[in-house]
Amino acid sequence: MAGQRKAQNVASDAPDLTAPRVGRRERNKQEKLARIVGAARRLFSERGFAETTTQQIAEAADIGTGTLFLYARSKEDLLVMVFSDEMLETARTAFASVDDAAPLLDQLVQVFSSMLAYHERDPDLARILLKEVMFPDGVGRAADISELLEVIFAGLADLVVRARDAGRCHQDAPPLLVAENLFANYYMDLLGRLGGQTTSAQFVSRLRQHLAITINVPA
Amino acid sequence: MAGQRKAQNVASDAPDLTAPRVGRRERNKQEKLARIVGAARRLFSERGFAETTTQQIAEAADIGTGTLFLYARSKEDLLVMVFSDEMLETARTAFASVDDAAPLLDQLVQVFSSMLAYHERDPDLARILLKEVMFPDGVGRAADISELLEVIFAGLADLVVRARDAGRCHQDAPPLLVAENLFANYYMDLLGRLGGQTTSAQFVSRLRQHLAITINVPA
DNA sequence: CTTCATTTATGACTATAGTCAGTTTATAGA
DNA sequence: TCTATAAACTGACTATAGTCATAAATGAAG
Repeated sequence: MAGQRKAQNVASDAPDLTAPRVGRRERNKQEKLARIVGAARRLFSERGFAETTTQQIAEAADIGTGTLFLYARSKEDLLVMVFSDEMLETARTAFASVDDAAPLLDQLVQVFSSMLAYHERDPDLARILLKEVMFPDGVGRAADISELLEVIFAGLADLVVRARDAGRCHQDAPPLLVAENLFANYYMDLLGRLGGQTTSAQFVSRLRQHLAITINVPA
Repeated sequence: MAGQRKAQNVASDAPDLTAPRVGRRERNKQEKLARIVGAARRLFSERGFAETTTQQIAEAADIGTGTLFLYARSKEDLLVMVFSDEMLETARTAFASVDDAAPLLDQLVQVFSSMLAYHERDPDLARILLKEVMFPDGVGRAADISELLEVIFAGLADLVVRARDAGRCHQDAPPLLVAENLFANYYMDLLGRLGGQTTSAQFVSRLRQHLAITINVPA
């Protein structure tokens, strides 16, 4: 009967800083998810969305083809999973770096231009992303997306309120509705830009005019 | 000089009412196209877009599966081919039946409500249609779509100009830019409605408020 | 350590959009 | 009419997203 069981000390498992609650199972899942997202990001960026197959992603992530769909409902889901964090961060940064003293119209153009800059790094991918953001098929994606939209709407509404408080804005409609109106215009102008119908300069020019109409100031 | 060239008379082939220029080939093509569009309309309406296969459409139109793609680049193209005429007609009718004496805001809400009514007959189909209208993949679809958008923009701009001339509008920005702004708001509100995030009444209420901001009047 | 239930992984498989090499059909010219 | 050329048609085929029955891994309880 093997006498020495010292190595099996029961008490030694408690004080784990990094993952006190999670077992191997959870750790494996997280790691696999990370590998999947990493592989998808790399392949989508390198080859494009249509040119990347789910098989390739699965292989790059070193998992079976069926496993991929335990982590993402669809190929499009994967795209949103990969880039929604970046978009959210881009939006937050854009709002954080606004010049407080500038006219509202300039602030808005600045914010939206920052967002455009992000999308222009890969217009094709951005187009598909925009499509998925506004046309979420499953309910699962709604979470990521609504967080993004809420951040944008809240940021815009905040800019409007602050401009109004400082007497720099004469648009007295409810701020959230104004924010939605502004975003609708940004979205359409962005679509025109990513569709290749306008240049970057034309985008800014048109956007500025559209936003000016909404906040009721001269362009 | 007018000798008898009777039999070989050049003019004798001209008076064909239905198809003076077209041979059997062209007629066959037109007929086939009509069968395809008819079959697609029926199947898409009856079973939905995703539930209809291109094979079923080909079979219903009594053509080979490959032939279908000589007439439409893709399944999505087919959807646009089927419904773009109806959408155009809906838009034209909506503008034609506007009450000339009503306030601009009411006119706009009336026009957009008519368009919503069309889409509400089949929200699922409408969603996919909207997606294809704003995200045309091939260049071929651009023709149908840009005609639709031009009609809408022109109609909106016209309403704005007439209201302005009658002293009923104090939005003095370029009419086309105002039209684009108005449409952007309609589009986003429509998306919310078709996505099931608002009721029909909420759609109208929100739309009215968004449009009011753009044309700078009280809601 | 040994069940045993539950969660997770897998790849062969299915369904279907879209392609293409080969065939048929229409038209123009002799 | 017959023939040659071009246009249109076809369905077997390919590529790939997503499913599902089966298998492996995990952890809890004895």
